[in-house]
Amino acid sequence: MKLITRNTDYALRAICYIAQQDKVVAVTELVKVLGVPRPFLRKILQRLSQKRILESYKGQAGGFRLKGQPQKIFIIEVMRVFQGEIALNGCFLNKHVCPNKGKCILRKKIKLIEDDVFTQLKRINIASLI
Amino acid sequence: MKLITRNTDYALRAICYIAQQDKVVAVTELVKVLGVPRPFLRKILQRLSQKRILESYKGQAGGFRLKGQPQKIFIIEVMRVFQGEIALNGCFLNKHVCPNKGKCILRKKIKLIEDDVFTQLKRINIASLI
DNA sequence: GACAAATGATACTAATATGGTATCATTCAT
DNA sequence: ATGAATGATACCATATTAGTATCATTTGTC
Repeated sequence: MKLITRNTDYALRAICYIAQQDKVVAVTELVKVLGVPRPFLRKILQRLSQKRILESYKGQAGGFRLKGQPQKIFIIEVMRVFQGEIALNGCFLNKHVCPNKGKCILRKKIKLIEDDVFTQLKRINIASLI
Repeated sequence: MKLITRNTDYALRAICYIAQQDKVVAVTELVKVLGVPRPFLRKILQRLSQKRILESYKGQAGGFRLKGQPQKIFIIEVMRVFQGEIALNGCFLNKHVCPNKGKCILRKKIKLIEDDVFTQLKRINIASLI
């Protein structure tokens, strides 16, 4: 059980690095710094620019730059890009009627934990990681 | 991202049901009640008895019974049986030196969240689910 | 304008974890 | 003895994640 996948992890590292540079950063540079496989990193960066977290510049001297301020980018946004809606919950017994109350109580308790996790994740922005 | 997998979920349901019965419960009965595929449930129950959460009785009129008291079985134990050590954390950049402090701060923050989740999970026992 | 260096788009493959099945051996109440 | 139960174990299926490959498009530089 991972809270953060590799995708997200790499994305966060890249964003942190880019945030610290005051220029457009090319993949080549990021690959050197992060040691992440180039094609994989490219894919990740592309998605980040599709999702408006990064800005991309094509052509020679192109690359990526942060779109907003580091204070305004929260890691939960990045997690959502690569991991979809974050849900620790989810009932497995869809087809059947719940056989005992145990499960529902369980769901309720898990939900409380989930809410806590959310609250904390929502507080962490890129600026706080640098 | 699931906090609880299907395995664990089924296991918890089964344990809750068994806890409420004052007898040895056979798989056949559990299958009827829970609607979980029989061979899969069997495997789950076997592991639970290997891990001393359930007691098993072979032969005719055999089945499973709770080994301890419902108050003393915590869901985190069951999670560990099927999901291994629970860790939301884990650095992905093992081979390389951490390129920036961002990642380490991230790990630290995730660790805090993880600790919270643990604390809450450790409080939930089977008795509280029934 | 040609060219090289960059990203965009997209399809494919590999690895891993989870979910689930199948089968035969062993035990034990009747 | 027999049949109904679990024990052990090997296998298969599916989904998710991780990663690769390839070609198209843009753009700065000569």
